[in-house]
Amino acid sequence: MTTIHDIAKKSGYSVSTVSRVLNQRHHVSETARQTILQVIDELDYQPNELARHLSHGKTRQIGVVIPNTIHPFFTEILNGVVNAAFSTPYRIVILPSSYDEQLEDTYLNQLQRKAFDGLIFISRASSLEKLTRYTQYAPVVCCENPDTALLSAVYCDRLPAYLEVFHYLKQHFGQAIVLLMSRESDGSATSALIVEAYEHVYGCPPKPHQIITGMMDETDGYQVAKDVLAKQNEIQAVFANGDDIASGVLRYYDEQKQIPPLIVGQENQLSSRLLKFSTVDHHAYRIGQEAFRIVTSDNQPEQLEIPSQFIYRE
Amino acid sequence: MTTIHDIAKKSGYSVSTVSRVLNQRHHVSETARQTILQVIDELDYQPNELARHLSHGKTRQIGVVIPNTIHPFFTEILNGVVNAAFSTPYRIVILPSSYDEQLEDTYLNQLQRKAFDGLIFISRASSLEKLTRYTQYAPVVCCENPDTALLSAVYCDRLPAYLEVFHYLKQHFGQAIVLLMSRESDGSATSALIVEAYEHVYGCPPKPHQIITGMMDETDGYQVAKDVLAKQNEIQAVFANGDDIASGVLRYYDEQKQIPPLIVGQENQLSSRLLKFSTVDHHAYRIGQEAFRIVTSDNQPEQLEIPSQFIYRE
DNA sequence: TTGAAAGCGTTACCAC
DNA sequence: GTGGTAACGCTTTCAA
Repeated sequence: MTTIHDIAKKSGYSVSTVSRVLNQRHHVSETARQTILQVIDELDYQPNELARHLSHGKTRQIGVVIPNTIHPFFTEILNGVVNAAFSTPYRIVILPSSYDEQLEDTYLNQLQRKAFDGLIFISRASSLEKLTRYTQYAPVVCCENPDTALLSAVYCDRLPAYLEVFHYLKQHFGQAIVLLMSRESDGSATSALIVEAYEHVYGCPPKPHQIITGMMDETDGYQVAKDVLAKQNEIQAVFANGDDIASGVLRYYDEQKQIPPLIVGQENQLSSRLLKFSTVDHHAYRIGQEAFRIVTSDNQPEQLEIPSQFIYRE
Repeated sequence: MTTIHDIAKKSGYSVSTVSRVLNQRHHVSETARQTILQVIDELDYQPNELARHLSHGKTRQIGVVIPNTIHPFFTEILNGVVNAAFSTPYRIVILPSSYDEQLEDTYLNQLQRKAFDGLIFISRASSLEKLTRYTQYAPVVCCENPDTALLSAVYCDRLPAYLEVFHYLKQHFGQAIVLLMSRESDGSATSALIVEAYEHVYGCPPKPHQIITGMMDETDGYQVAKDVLAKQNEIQAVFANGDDIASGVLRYYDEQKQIPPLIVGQENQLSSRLLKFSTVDHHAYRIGQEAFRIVTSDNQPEQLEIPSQFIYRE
């Protein structure tokens, strides 16, 4: 491998002069510049990034902790991050977590080891308190409401949109509705918020049979329609945790040539636009873009709330 | 920031002994070990990765060049790569390219600068010859048939499956078929291969009106069904460049309550399984896994061909 | 305008 | 067992 020393030796100038040519143009004679550039060209030399980074104490890399790649909310945030990083010198490193706290610990540890200039948690298993603790080493941004935590965050304010949804559903269908969720409300802030919104509108918590968890993709939606929903005639509306899942539900009724319950999805994906059902847009892509901006900005912590949007269709 | 020197000083031992404790356990007394570990704990010390990497001359990072994130074939390969890297010390860096050769050049340049231990090209704008040239710096793997190029590659052998598809289509529908593609056959190896397979089966190239390009997602499929396919009664079958695109086509006919042409998709995604239409599985996920294995292996170049699979449904 | 030398934080070799 | 020290490849300060 050819190094800056080789260039110095062969050009007859010193390492410092070569370095100067490589970086800023100040204080180096045109003759020196030319001969050095010539040698660089001859030897096909490229400065080693690792050494550069070590010297600067920066990696120009941002790690993005992502639990999985099936939930479109997560992948859309990631896409937003990548998009925002595109026109900067930063690179994006994918850190899959499977909601495994130990794994998240190793990533946080790598932050402390200066492997990244910052970390974005799309979602997390670790406590907000722990994430906050690691901000002493480098910026950490999470993608949810940090409440009282002194942690950078960019997240959607889902509550108003959820309230809108439930007002709409209550007015038309009363309590004859079912909620599809990914995780139990005690493990997931989003699920808890949905329950909270329900309670606020209905004045009572949803009955256990109104909540169905473990919904990850379209197949789950299809299956739950077949196994649960279709067997309960009183169900008139479904609030799903994703447009794809909602699509699965609709698909089942369509195949059975039955009239489906009214459905409201989430994420404003292609499927809800095509099938023309109502949805809630949480602006994941935008969240990703902002998360990148914030993680690379100087004033920490910074928090940004983006309102979710109830998109009524039909 | 606390360094190995701080640990050395405070523990009373030398830097080398601390380093030894940090790495292998050989040749260090239990007393030394204990006191040093104690100090490490007290000062909350973590070795700097950058410095480690520089010392080793390795980054433990693999760059993955990906043109875009809308084509499921690409994202599935990426998922496969991430999955395979998961249980290794390597990290995956996303390098978006938009098929921009200049951008690819900067990534190749970063390879030469030792920013990565290897590069995976999911797809590319640069010539195979250029990629091959950069293997002198570090392993490069592409995800297509490299033909004569001395380049590591893992790719699907699409031809046999394509031949099967066309035999099937010819037998049932003759030439009353249309091909949906993403790019023109002169810009895309895949498109060219489809044309080649067609020619082989039919004994003549497809007519211009049989080829429709620019198909990227479900909306495109829907639109082309509406604007083109539905207006040509003679079309009896469609070979699409993706299951989602195929779904879009079907959606239009479904909405119009018309009988759709027979459709064959590609990628074996969720949509073809749900709608139960035939497809061609190119095993993208597996390709990603193998690409990672190869880029981190010692014997370069290595080439691996995975046969595509015609999945007949109905 | 230029160069010597001291970092940056580790690892690894070689004495003792 | 342990410590000194030269790498690793670059940037930056300080003299000249």
